[in-house]
Amino acid sequence: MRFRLATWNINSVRLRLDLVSRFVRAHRPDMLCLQEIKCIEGKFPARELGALGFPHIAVAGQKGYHGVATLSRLPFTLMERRDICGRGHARHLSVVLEGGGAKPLVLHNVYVPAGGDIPDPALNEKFRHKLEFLEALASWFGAMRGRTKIRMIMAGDLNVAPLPTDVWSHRQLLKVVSHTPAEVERLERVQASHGWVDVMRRHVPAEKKLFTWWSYRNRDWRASNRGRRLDHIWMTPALDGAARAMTVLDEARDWPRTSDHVPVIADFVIE
DNA sequence: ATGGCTTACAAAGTAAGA
Repeated sequence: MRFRLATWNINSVRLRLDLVSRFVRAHRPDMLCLQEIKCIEGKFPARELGALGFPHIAVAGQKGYHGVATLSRLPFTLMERRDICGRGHARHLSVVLEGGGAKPLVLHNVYVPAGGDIPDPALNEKFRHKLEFLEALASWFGAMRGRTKIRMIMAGDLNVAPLPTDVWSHRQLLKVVSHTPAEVERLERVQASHGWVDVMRRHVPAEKKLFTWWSYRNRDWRASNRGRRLDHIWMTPALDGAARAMTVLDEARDWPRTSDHVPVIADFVIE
């Protein structure tokens, strides 16, 4: 089985239907994970997105905020919409692909809470939620750890830039939510909980800067390049070696009225 | 220097993103 997977925090799917269309026509992903769709399921533009070549669509929506959707050319069955941390947010959705005799493949689409401004769980409930969310992910995947043959991919906006080269200035961002030691440590625990492999860093060495998000407030995002790598694609060890290529589509940051995140694309060949 | 921007919404100013 070979397929192209993409993940994109779209920051309102209804406002950017034309950009999703542009992306899909140019890059032809077989599966597309969207985050921050910012609408309830009933307002999700399933007909328009289906017409782009995605007969299989799963949506976990919420009014005004958050929300994730997985679109696919390949058939899948919805596995779970998990309310991680029990706050009623739409931040996770998983599907199972049963492609052509191959062993099942689980695809998780995740949107980790941003965490607010103040990086102190005692003063900031949103930061507390973010840390709890990451801890809950680690416990959940840790509980599946014995199932070493399970084939899973996780894609989404994890809202943490773990490596020093995942931010424009490691020193200046140590106290900025997304790159604080508390978050990085929690994210590392999620990764270790199931031996998750960082697909993007399999293709770009850790010494090299790699970003997927640039603030709307930078007048010239490319010139200042104050980016962060907040979006990720991970795979379980059973899939290591299956990701043959990876692209961060930074040119999408220049598209008209685009998201502040850009798509991340990975090509898989699974025996 | 985090905020100069951008989004949704019981539509003018809030809350949220990160």
